[in-house]
Amino acid sequence: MENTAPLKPTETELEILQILWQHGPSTVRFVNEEQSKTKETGYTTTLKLLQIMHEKNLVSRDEESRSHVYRAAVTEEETQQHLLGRFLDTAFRGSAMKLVMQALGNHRTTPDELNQIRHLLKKLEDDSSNADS
Amino acid sequence: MENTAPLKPTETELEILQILWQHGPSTVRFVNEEQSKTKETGYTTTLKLLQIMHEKNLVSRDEESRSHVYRAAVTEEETQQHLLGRFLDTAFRGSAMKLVMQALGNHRTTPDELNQIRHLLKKLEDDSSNADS
DNA sequence: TTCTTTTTACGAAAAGCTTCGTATTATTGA
DNA sequence: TCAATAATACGAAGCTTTTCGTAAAAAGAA
Repeated sequence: MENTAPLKPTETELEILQILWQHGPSTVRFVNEEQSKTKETGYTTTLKLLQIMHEKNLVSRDEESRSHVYRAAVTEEETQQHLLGRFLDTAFRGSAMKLVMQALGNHRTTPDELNQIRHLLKKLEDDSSNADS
Repeated sequence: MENTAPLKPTETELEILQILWQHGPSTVRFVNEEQSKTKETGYTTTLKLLQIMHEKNLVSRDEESRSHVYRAAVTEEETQQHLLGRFLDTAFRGSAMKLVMQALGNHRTTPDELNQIRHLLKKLEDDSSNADS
């Protein structure tokens, strides 16, 4: 076996994963068009990236039809979780608190979202009160 | 003028900034020793990095004494804020909510910290109720 | 079939980041 | 003064990531 994905996508790889997560399995053509919406990108550039990501097991592909169809091989959540961990360490020296405070303080959050967070807080509190059960 | 810092430190530059933020103005020697605690690093490697960072205006330096003393030219908060913004976009497609939820959900947070966040939430709520004043 | 278009494969250039070797300059102390 | 030590400056090698050119294969249209 040499199967497990590295789960440490580069910036550009992440952009592509976002497209796949958002739109589901896609052809190179489609991914390239999406990419080009934000930044002029050559077709073979996108192709190459997807091929590399395939080698790394970040995506899988269906070669049935002529135009291969690529799909994310890692989930958005697990990737975010992993990136978040790294980011927390490098940028916030591990303090989830500081990160949360800054994120809440400096980015528009709707009242509804604040409520969701409030619920989560309550849940966390409940969990911790009957900790080692 | 061509003065303003780029504020987009690389991974290694960020490590060095962390050391400067944590310990204040430091010599190359000191920074190198700190760095070496986590990862064997050549002296000239650290030196070169600091010189590059100086050119980029990420750090300033005092050349009075023989051993130059470097100090961070950007604050920890503004840098974190900037990095957070980027990270939010690339990893969480802009949803501060999702990021906060994941950060709270997956990293041990003490009851006291939860309280602090609760206070912040209350403050945010108050602010939004008398919005455009 | 034959020409055109679309796609994949692949190698290598381009760009950015990190590391290191070497030269030079300054400092110290015997 | 002179050797040994410690610092800076600088270029370039080594890596990783990204971009692109070109060739070959496949599909479709005339």
